[in-house]
Amino acid sequence: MFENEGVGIEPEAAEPKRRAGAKAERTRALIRDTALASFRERGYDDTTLRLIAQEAGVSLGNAYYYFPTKNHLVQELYAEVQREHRAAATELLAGSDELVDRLGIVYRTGLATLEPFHAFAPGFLTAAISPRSPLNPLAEDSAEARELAVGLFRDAVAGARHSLPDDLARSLPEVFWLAYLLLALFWAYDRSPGRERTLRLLDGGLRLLGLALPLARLPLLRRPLRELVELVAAVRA
Amino acid sequence: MFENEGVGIEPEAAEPKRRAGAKAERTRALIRDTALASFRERGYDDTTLRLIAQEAGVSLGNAYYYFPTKNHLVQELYAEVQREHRAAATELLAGSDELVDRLGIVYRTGLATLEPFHAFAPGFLTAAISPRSPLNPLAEDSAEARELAVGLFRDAVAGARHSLPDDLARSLPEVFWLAYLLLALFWAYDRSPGRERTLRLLDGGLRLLGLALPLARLPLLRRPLRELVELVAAVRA
DNA sequence: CTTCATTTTCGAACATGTTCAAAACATACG
DNA sequence: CGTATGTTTTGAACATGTTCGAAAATGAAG
Repeated sequence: MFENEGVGIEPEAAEPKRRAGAKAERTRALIRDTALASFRERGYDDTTLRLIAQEAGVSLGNAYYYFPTKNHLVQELYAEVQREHRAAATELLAGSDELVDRLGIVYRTGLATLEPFHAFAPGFLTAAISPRSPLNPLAEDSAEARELAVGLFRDAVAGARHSLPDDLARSLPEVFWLAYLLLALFWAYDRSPGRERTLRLLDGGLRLLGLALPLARLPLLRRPLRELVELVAAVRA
Repeated sequence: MFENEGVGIEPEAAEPKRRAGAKAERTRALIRDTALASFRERGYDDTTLRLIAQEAGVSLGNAYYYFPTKNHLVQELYAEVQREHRAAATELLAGSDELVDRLGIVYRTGLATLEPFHAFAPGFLTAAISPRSPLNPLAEDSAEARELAVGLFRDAVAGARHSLPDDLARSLPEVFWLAYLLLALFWAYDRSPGRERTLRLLDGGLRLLGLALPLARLPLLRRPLRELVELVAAVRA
C-alpha cells in the first residue's frame, strides 16, 4: 500500500504472459512470511492477526482472504519445520544401519529442530491438540506434513537391517511417529535445563526398545503386540 | 436480580450469627452450579460466561469476582468428575486382588465416568492441555484433584498381591495415572462406535502388562526400566 | 441512626479471532 | 474505449474471555 505499487524496477512489462494471480501469490507469500517470522519471534499467542496484517502492510480482512484461520498460518510453519527436520535427519541417516541408532537420529534431530520454539510450546500445543484443528498432526489438513514425517520413520526402518516380522515392520513407522508426538508432548512440558530430562527419556526409551524388540518374536507376545500396534497405528483425528 | 431479593421465606433473621460471607457463598455456589450444568449440557465452547451469568441471574463481572477465569470453573467440573470416578471405582475394587484386574477396574470406571463428555472432548482437551492452564491435570492448581486420582491408582497397587520391587511399586501409581491421561487422550480422538477402539486398546494394554510385569524383575531390564519410570513419574506442568 | 470501611455487584470497555458486504482493481470482450 | 465479470482488498461489525472503576449492599463502630 505504501510500498511500490507496480511502478517498480521489476521487469513486469517485460513479462506480459505472467499468469493471472501472480500478484495474488506475492501477497499470499508476503502474509505467510510475515506470519512465520512473527511466530518464530513472538510465538503463537503474541502473534495477532492484526499485527501480521500491519507488518505485512495489508488489511486484516485481506489476511483472512488467503488463510481461513490463524491456525492455517501456523500450518505453514509446521510444514517448514518438517522440511528442516527431514533435511537434518536424512543427512545423518546415511551413516548407520542399526534400527535403534537410526531411530535415535530421527528423534534427536526432531527435538533439535523444535528447540527454538520451546518457549512458545504451550501456545502451539494448545492450538494443535484439538482433533478439530487443521493444525493437528493427525488431522486431514495435515496429511501432507504428516506423510513427510512418517516417511522419515519409514526410511529409518527400511534402511535398517533387522529381523522383525513383516506385519509389524509395516505398522511400526506410524507407531514410531506417534511416539515422537508423545515425546514432543513430554518435551513441551519439560522445564529441565537444556531439556535434559527429555533427552534422558529418549535415551532410556531407545535402550529399552533395543532390549525389547527381540522379544517381539516370541510367539506369546507377538499376537497381542501386533494388535496393539495396529490399533495405535490407526489413530486419526 | 429478578428473583427473591432477600425478602424470602428463608429463616434468615432466625440465624443472626450466620457468619459473614454466607450470602457470598450462596452466590458462588449458584454460579458454580449453573456453570457445571451448562458444561454438561453444552460442553466447553458453547458455554459462554455471559450465558452462565445470565442463567444464574448475575452480572458478567460478578462471575469473575468469584472465578478468575473460565477454566477455573471447568476445574470445579473436573473435581466433581473425579469424585464420581472414585466412588465408582472403590466399590468394585473390593472384589479383586489381582493387580491387572484392579487396574482394569480403575481404567474402565474412569472411561465410563468420562463418557457423557465425549462429544465435548475436543473443547475440554484444548482447555486442559496447556501447561499454563489451571485445568491441566499436571498443574499446581489441580494438585487436589490429582491427588485424588493418583490415590486411586495407589489403592489399586496397594491392594494387590504382587511381587514387584519396592522402588518400582512406589513410582508405579503415578505412571499408571499418566497412562490413564494418555488413554483419555486416545479416547478423545476415538471416533469408533461405543469407543470400541479405546476399550480394545485398554484390554490389549492390560494383557501385555500382565505378560510384561514379571519381566521387570530380570536384572537386565530392571535398571533401565526403573530410570524410565522415575523420569516419567515426575512429569509436572 | 450515622459514618465509614469492606465486600459484592454491575456495566462499560478492551483485545482478539472471525465474518461480511461493499469498494477497488484487473481482465476479457464488444 | 466502455462495460461486464471475476478477483482482491478493505473496514466495519460481532462474539467471547477478561479487566476495571465505580456504584450498591453489608456490617461494624460510635
